[in-house]
Amino acid sequence: MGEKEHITITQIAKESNVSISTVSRVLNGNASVAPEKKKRVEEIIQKYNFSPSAIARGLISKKTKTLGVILPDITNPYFSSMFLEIERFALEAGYTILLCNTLFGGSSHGIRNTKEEAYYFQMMIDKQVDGVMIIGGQVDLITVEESYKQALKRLSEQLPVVVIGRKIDEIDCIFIQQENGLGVTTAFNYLYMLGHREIAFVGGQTNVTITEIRLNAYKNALQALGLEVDEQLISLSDYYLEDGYQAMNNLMSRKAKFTAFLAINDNVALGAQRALYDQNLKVPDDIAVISCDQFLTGEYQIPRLASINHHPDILGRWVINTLINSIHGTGEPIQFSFTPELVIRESCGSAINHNPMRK
Amino acid sequence: MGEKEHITITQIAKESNVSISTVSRVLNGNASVAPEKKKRVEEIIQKYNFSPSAIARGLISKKTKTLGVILPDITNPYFSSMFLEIERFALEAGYTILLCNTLFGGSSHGIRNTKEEAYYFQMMIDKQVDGVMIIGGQVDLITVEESYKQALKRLSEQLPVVVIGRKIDEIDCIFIQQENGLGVTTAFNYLYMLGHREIAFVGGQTNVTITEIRLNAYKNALQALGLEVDEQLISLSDYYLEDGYQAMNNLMSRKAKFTAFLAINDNVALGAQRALYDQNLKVPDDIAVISCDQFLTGEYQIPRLASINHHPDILGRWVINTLINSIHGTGEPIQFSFTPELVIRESCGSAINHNPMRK
DNA sequence: TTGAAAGCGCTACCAG
DNA sequence: CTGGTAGCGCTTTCAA
Repeated sequence: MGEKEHITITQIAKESNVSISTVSRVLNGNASVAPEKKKRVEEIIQKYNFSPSAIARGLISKKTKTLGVILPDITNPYFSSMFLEIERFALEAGYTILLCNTLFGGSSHGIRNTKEEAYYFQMMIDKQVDGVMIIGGQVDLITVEESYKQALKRLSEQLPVVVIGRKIDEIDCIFIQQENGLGVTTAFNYLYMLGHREIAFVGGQTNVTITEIRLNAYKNALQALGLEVDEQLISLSDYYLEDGYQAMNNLMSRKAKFTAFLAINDNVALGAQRALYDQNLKVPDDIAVISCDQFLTGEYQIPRLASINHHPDILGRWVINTLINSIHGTGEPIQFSFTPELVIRESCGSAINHNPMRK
Repeated sequence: MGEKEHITITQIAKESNVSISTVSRVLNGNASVAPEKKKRVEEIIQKYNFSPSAIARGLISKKTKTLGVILPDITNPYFSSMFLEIERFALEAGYTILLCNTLFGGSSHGIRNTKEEAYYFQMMIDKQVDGVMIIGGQVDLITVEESYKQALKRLSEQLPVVVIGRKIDEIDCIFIQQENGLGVTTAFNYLYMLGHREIAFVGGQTNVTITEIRLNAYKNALQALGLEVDEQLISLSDYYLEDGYQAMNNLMSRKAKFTAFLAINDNVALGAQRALYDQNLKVPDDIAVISCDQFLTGEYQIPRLASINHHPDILGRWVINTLINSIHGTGEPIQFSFTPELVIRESCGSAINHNPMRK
């Protein structure tokens, strides 16, 4: 299996009767080389299908043309669609991506992270990537461990780092905050406009920035409309299907009264809807739902799932561009801001007439 | 951003008052070093948080402790769950993963591959990964372009390569065939047992191995039961949600008669179901469905989606283990075989009584 | 047990 | 325009 010896520049030089330097020149095409020599060398290169070792180059240039992405779980559609964009743009700029799943907080697979995130940080340093993108994980917690901060600090002292997550002071990374609660506000108001007054909030882990931001937006929206915050209508859990299922069951077991709910994301919405259905409650006729974070399948669910599109693909593009700019030392990081888009679909029902029992 | 100079072994040596060699020895812990020297060096290493350059090491050892994964599209749950397992096991064995999405055949995002797969192969060679896993892509086509074969051949001459896909002769990779049609046969027979006689087949691209294998299994199952193959009941397309939607619409527009269908995977099942629903046909009461390739959400769909679990995670584990063994020259590749598991859920309905109109 | 030195494959600088 | 040479950070002989 592949034990053929690796061709090197030296052998190309020998066979072409030129010096190593000359081969290097035609390889890089920056300095001028006599046409016929150039041609000869190129032929030999062709013949052996030679391609210079990125390792050796990296040793000199200190550039590996490789970027690291560290995220919790690529099976999560939010991350995978972001990743896809990241990789596309990286490729365009000539970079390859080293991907690490930390499985941080990964309740979905029953498997847990065996390594600290710091382990992955070190890995990136060792492999000498040109920059790192950190997408969620512990950085998204409200309270971050000191050891994590230290590790992140160390990483950012060695390499350009872009983080999607909460800003941590005194660490020299570029932080991109992906969420401002605006989407939730919009969704809430839409449900309100349809006539809903008892609106629950379902899913999301406590102590996670994104949960807290969305939850706050929900509470603020209530208060802005002069409604009370009813803790009975809030059922947190986590971000996956089973979490939505469970959270909704909890909500129901409290005998809480509600005619609609916001779900932290599509997974949770789906799971929660399933729990409702198992109790013979139908969406949207009995209960309406809008998901706060759209995945890819909403358009084809039954009922079609209303949601907020946070454009993870655009965010991905933003992240990779920011990182590459930062590597090239081009320009200042610009604050990312975009408008989450409310996508109205069947699951939020229409006003009143769907369900005459609603007041 | 991160412009701190990189500590090298030389500086550690200097500051510890020992030679580079000695530092190298304590780093690798293989040769013996005087205890007090060792301690001193270790302290300095600690102090600077020094970690040796994987690049420089790679240049000598010819090992990068990095593996490549080339797959079409990580947003596809089948690939992402496989990838997750691959990465977990790679990590355990000390490897990092370079991930490339070729977007081969990627109808889902409206974006197409801008690079040939051969481009990614070359990338892997340049980056000197220790081995490559190729998961689907052009290798899954019935007819593979000559240029692709050449590229794959070249790759496999340089590195250990494990391919999940159809065996191509005279190429020195390890090929793992993931599909034998057994799952489809089982699913078909189950539908038959429930009383269905007009069973359609929906989704999957023609010219793709997996489609053909499943389609053949379907046809064989029909014939084994003495039923005719009715081409009107076969509606191929692709593997995504919109493809299922479209394929089902095509099927219906033909006025084809059927009481159940097999979908090439969960995406297609979902899309097709949505198309049925849009015509006021309900699953499973009007039409039953089993998906031939389970994703992660089936348990929470409405109705819960019956499917065949092909255990992509186990396959992933298999692939990575095979590759690592091959790198270490340990043992022969073993033929992978496992039993796809029929997961019976609501969408296939129960026998007869659900729908009395069925004969 | 230790240090000096060669060299991995390549780039970059220098002199010619 | 070209070849020789130093050296990137590390491992690995080889002597001492």
